[in-house]
Amino acid sequence: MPAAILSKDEVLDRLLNTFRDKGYEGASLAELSAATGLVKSSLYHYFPGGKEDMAEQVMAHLDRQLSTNVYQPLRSTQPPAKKLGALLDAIDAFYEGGRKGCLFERLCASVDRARFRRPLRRAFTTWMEAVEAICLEAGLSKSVARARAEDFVVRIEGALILCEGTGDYAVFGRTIKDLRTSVLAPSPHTAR
Amino acid sequence: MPAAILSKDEVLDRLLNTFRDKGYEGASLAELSAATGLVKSSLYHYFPGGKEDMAEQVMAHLDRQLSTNVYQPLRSTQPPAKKLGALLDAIDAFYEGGRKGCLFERLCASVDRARFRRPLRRAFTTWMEAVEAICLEAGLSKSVARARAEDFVVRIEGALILCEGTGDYAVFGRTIKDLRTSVLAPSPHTAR
DNA sequence: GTCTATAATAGGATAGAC
DNA sequence: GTCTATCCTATTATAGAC
Repeated sequence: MPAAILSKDEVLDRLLNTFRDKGYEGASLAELSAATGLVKSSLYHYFPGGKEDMAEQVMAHLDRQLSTNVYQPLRSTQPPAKKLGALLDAIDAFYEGGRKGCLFERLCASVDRARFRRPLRRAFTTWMEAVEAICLEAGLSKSVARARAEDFVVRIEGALILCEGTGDYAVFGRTIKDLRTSVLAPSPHTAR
Repeated sequence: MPAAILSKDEVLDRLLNTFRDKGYEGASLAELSAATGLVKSSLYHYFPGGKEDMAEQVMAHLDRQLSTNVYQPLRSTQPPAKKLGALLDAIDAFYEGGRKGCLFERLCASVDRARFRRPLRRAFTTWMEAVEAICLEAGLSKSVARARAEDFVVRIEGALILCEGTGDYAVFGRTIKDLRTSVLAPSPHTAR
């Protein structure tokens, strides 16, 4: 098989997809190799530390992608409601309506979760800070904004679990839909 | 090593703990063996189908435990608010305030999730039906009760993920606390 | 930077004695 | 029902040619 020559970013994209699909321990080097079109020893060229190294670099890669494509655009001067909508759209697209898994969740659930704690913490914090900032812009108090941001991430992650377990992907859609209106609602607010 | 002789239920408890801690692919037969004090071939006596069989029987075991200790007591004549409180207490205890993982989540995240779909669906459905029943008793409409029940499970699962990923177990406590008041609130309701 | 080849180990699973 | 011993394959990882 004449190996396609991929850029590092493309390799990282393929690895990201494989980890999201199979999980950390579930993704074998054979599968990661097949996904990238690189034989195992070629993978070790990019990732001398093996699978752990791959996971770490993939997290950093995703962090860069999210920063550029999702978080930076939220620094615009649009009204908070528009930003929230854009964020939820991006999330819905990234998880394909609940059909694709979350890298962070896979690593949280892995045996080696302690090794990934620092970047995981960073990833979740960045995510929550983005939501919190929108809430603050919308005039919510600091404490409410924090609580809403945490709940936001909690619900996205939880919805993804339920989708995978039950095969009922509508759960994700309902969660997204609810977040669209509940996140920026005045506090105390009306819901459901 | 003079093997301790455990009852089947005790064996299932140990396996449950190991799967919750390590995940499905993360739990090797060697670890499952160590956790039960049974050598591999003894495990195959109880579980001819190997690891998959173990996971299935452990799910059935947990289903029985939950049915007896959690769901049946909810069929009492206590007021719904009391039942909700009892359910949340049981959940908080079972997950040790976010420090212990969820078997269902581990299996949802496993490569073989499709194999476990039926029992997973059943487990989540049973859980949601219990919450829904409480909501209905409290006078909420069918549609609101359903939505609240789904959101309940979504948030518990999501909170567990965040706890594991960040090491910040307070997330679980905050989620439980919020659910105590929000689940049975009249619709449209006041929150945060 | 990609490959072939190979090593070393861990993983799941089975046979058969007691 | 539990054990010892063994098997086979998959998995991770490395050496070294091109």
